Amino acid sequence: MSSVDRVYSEVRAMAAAFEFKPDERINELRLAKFVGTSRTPLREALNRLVAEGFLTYRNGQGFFCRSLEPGGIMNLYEARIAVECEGIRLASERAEDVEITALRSYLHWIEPIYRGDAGPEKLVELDEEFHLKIIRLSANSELERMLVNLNARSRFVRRIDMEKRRAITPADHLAIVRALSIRDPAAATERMRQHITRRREEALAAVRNAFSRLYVSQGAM
Amino acid sequence: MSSVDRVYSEVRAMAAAFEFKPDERINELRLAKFVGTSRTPLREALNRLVAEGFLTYRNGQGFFCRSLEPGGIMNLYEARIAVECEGIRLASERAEDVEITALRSYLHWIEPIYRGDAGPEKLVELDEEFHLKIIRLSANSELERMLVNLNARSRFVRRIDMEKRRAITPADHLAIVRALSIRDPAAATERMRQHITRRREEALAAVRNAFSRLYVSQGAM
DNA sequence: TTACACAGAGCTGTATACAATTTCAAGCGA
DNA sequence: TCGCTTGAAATTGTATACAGCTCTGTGTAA
Repeated sequence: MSSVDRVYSEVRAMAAAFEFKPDERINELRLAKFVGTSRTPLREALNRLVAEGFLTYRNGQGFFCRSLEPGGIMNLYEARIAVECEGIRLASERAEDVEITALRSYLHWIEPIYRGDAGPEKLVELDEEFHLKIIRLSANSELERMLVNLNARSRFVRRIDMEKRRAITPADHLAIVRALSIRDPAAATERMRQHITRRREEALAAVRNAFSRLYVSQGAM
Repeated sequence: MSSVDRVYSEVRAMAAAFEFKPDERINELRLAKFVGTSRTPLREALNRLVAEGFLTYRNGQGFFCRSLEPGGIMNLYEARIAVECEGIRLASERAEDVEITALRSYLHWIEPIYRGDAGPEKLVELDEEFHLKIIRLSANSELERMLVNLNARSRFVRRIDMEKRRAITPADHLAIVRALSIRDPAAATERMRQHITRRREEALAAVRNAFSRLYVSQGAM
C-alpha cells in the first residue's frame, strides 16, 4: 500500500470526523509531519478529497475543511434518497431470493447488538452496512460509489444523532426488507424514502447541537 | 488560475473524449510535457480524476484510462435516472413559476438549432444544459455535482449516439417541462425516467460501434 | 519451441529545494 | 481608534532529484 493511499485513508477519516474545523485552513507541512510523510503524497491525497467533497481548495490559499451548514446536510440526505430509492428499485428487480434471505438474516444477526451496549460508532457502522448491502443488490457500482461517499460525508452527523437516540429502531429496516422480498418496487422505494426522510429530520435537529461541540473540541491537529 | 486547475481541465477533457484508450496506461512524463507542466501538478490533477471515476490507479503502476464496457455505461445511465428523477421531483416542489417559464423559453430558443446544421458536440451540449437547468431548480448542489460528473463521463457515448441520430427530438423535453409546470411530481419523474431509459437503449447500441473507432483513432498522445 | 532468469531501461513514488504568493503583525498617519 | 502601508515570516505552487519498483527483451537451458 502506497503512502498516498495510506495518507488518503487517514486524512479522509479525519475530515469525515471534522477533526478539522469547518472552513479551517489546512497547514500542509504540519499535516504531512503528523501523518508521517512529505507534502507531495499528502497533496495528492488532498486533491482526491477535494474531488469527493470533503475539502475545498482555493488557489494560492490551499486546502480547507468543508463547511458545515444545515443546508449542506439536507442536500446530502436528499442525494441519499435519490441514490438509495433507485438502488432498492433495481435491487427488487435483480436480487436473487437467497440474497434477500441473507439480508434478512443480517438484520436478525445484528439485532442483539442493537439492544446491547454498542457505542454510537458501532451502531452507525451497522446501519451503513445494511444500506450498503441493499445498494450492492442493485448491481450498480456507480450507485454504490455514490452511497459510500455520501455515507462518509454525513457520518459525523449520523454519529451525533445516534448518540442521542442510543439505538437503531429496526422496524424501518424490517419493513424495507419485507417489501423487497415480495418484489414490490413501489413499496420498497416508498419505505426507503420515508426512512431516510425521518433520519434527515432527526439529523437536522442534531446538527444544530453539533456546532457547539465542533468549535470547543481540540482535535489532534 | 493555477497549473493544477488548468491541467485538470485539460486532462479531464481528454479523458472524457477517450483520447486515452480504455485501460491504457498513462505515461506521466510524456503527458506532463504535452500539457506543459511538471509531474507534480499533473499527478495532483490525475488524483482528482481518479476520485471522479475518469481514471483508475494501481499502486506501483500508475494511472490508467477507465475501461469502456457496456455494463459500465448502463450503470452511468441508471445513476442518471436516480439523480435526475429525484432532481425533478424536488424541482417540481421548489421551482418558481418564472423559472419554469424560463426553462420553456430555453426549449423554444434552442429549437431552431436542433433543426439547423449544428454538429453533434453542440447538440450534446444543449441537451446537457437542459438537464442541468432542471437539476438546478432542485436547489441541491450535491445532485448537480453528481449530474455534472455523470454527464462528463458519458459524454463520449452520447456524442456517438447523437451522430447517428443527427438531431434532438424535442418531444420528450416538452413533455417533461409540461409536467413540471403543472406541478405533477409523479408525472415529471415518470417522463424523465422514460426519457433517460430511451437514451440508454440507444447509447447501449451506439457503444458497441464505438469500440472500433476508439482503437483505430490515434489521439494527440 | 517454450519456459525461465536476468539485466537494463524506463517509469513511478517520494522527498526536497526554491520561487511566488499570501498572511500577519507592527508601524504610521489621519 | 481606525484604517492603511509595509515588510518579514510563513505557506503554497512547481520543478527536480533520486531511490525503488516494474516492464521488456534477450539469452540460456530444458
